[in-house]
Amino acid sequence: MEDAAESRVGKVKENEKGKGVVVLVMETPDRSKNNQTTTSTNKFEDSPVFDFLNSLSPIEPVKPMHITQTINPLSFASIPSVFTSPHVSSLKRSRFLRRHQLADPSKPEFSTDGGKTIDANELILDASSKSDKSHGNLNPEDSVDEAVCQSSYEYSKLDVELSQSDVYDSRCPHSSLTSSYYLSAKHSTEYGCTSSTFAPFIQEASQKAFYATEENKEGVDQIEQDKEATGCDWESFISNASDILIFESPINTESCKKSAESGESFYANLSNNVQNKISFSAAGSSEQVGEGSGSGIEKLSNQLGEGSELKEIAKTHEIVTGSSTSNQSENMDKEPDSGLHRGVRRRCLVFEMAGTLKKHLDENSASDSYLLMQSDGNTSSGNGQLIPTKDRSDSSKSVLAGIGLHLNALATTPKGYKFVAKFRSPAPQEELINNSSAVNLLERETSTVENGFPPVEDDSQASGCIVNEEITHSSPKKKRSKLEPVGEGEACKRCNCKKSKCLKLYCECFAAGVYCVEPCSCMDCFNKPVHEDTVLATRKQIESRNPLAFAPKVIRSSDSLCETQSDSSKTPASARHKRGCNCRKSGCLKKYCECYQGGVGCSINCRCDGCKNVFGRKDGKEVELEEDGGDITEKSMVDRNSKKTAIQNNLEQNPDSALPATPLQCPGSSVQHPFTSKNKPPRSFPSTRSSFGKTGTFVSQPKFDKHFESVPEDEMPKVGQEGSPNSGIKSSSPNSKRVSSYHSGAETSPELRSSRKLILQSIPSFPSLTPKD
DNA sequence: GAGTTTGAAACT
DNA sequence: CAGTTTCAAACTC
Repeated sequence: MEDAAESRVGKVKENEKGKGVVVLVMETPDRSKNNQTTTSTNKFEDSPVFDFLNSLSPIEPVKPMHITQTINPLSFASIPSVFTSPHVSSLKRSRFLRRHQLADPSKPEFSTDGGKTIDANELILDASSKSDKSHGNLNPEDSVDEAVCQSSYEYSKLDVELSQSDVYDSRCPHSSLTSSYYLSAKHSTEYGCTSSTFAPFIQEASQKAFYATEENKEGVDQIEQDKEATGCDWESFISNASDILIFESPINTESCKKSAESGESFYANLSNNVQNKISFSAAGSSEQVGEGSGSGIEKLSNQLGEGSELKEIAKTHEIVTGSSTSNQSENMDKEPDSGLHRGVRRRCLVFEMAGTLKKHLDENSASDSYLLMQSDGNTSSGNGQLIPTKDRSDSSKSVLAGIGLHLNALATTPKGYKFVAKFRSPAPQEELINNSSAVNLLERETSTVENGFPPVEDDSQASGCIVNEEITHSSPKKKRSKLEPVGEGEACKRCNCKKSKCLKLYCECFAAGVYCVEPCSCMDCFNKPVHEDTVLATRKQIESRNPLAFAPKVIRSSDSLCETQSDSSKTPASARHKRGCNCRKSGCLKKYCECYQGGVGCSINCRCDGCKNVFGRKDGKEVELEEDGGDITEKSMVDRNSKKTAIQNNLEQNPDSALPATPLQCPGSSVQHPFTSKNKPPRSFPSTRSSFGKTGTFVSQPKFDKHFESVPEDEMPKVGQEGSPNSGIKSSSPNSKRVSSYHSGAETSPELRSSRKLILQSIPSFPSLTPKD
């Protein structure tokens, strides 16, 4: 361990300039808060490097501004921003997944991976905030070429391995996160792994760190404890990971390492900044690093040949910084490799692209989007997912569609992620992809809100849609996934619209922020990429009427956050339908009832008659359904019983749907309900597994199912919770409809307060978090 | 698969 | 804001 640490330091020194970045990441400023970082950092502190860093830039607390900018609601036309948070969570997970994406050169910067995406956002922020301090921090000089090459090469492999990362999870849940964090910061650089590769880890790590700091004040301590408890040493884990990377990377030269470091550090910084989790503080320094890295990256990219992901990164960076170069985009086009990765990314890319492009690069975006599309290649066309990507030309336009998806995705991702860990063997990538896509989307969303595609309710949706295709490629599962209906939906809800042209909320696809795809049986459908403009315009229109129109219908309150971990015991009961239902005949016991469908209890917002919602009656008692837990009021008890019954019924009807297993639990995630967003249990699930969905495009569902089945409540990602956009919603909703009032008022408070926080929290759900036992 | 029921969305 | 209409999903047969 120590040796490794030293070596790290040594490297850092070597890289002093750009490398500093890495250090920064690790070091995060706020020691008081982040014990973790602090502890880990201590080693470094003594090192000259540390001093160097300090000298570089004044360490200032990172301002929320960054985040704000990125996610800033203001930027978003409507509430969506609020919702983004949940996505974020998804992002975390996605990061792991991202690796694949990274691999794809085709993807344009952001689109590529969640990690990158995030990075891009961050970059943007940084760029804006910083003046230009050190472009040259990174030393492009260092055999960038090699680094680049490696990076590209590695990525492909990394993807695979990363997918395997599940292993980590299995080993030590918490530790994995932390470990990843460290890796990203420290090891990654040393090993010379590409920044992109680590980015995901870094992000997650940062997230974890965040959690640790925020929730677990004892961050580091916990980690160590975890280590002990699980017997897993995160450091070792890291080292292992690094090893893997090393293996993978055929070319490990120091030079490469250096270059890689710069890149990595860059990403790391970004991720950190974005999330804020790590209170970096030294915004300036980090920024500098970022810039430096970016510049370095660009150079590298130039040097590099085609297919290097670095290029992509560089692009993103440029875009952010505004130094964009058309050339890069061109290069991107050339990039041939990693067909697989591309496939995976596709959708995500599109979304991301759209988002990022819109905001940051119009120019580049065109090219980028183009690339993305290509990457998707075949699939893209069919899938259609979400976002209308316009093409290159209008990347900006295309944009956002994805947002809705993102949101949805977020919710799902976590689950998916987990699932992967458990099941991973077969098609880890797929899941990863899903997650990543979701994450990316989220990230993008925050930034892109404009698009208008608001977050989707279902987690499933987003993730599902996006992912599917890829999945299919990768493994049999994929196939299944495709076949399967998508379960969730996000991907495709398989609407049957006949008169609405799929441009109204009646259309589930449209409502979910996704494009209609093959599986859909709609007529005269305008909800397709081809009609992107129309779709976006319509969305705006609808949003103007009701900003929350595309927001998740089910909101989770802060409580739900259970997540954080350990407390699985608490169950979130707080999830509620944002507007409440108006059921009169169904007794809120059928899917006609949105509350029921969402797996949440009715609330005061509901105007239902004869409410018998098993998840909680509007009358009262909130019933915290939580099965787990705890306190159950009389009512709740009653509900429970009824609930069980209901669940059973559902099962009968929809055997496939796992709902029953965890109906309440996390109905939440923002969205997730037992039934999956739409779950259409009957529809999707059943078919999902066995046969397949028409389109085959979406995969996500299956995963979910599994997730539900396999994952215990505790484990369930709480992501959804964070989703609770409600809070935001409430305030925002101009219509003043009942919308989220309910929740927001009562439960939300904490979450709402800081979107950031929410996001972070949500993210965590990683498998790792849950101790394996 | 067709028809009915239901409640959200949209409209007035 | 309330009432009505439209719409498509959910459900039933």
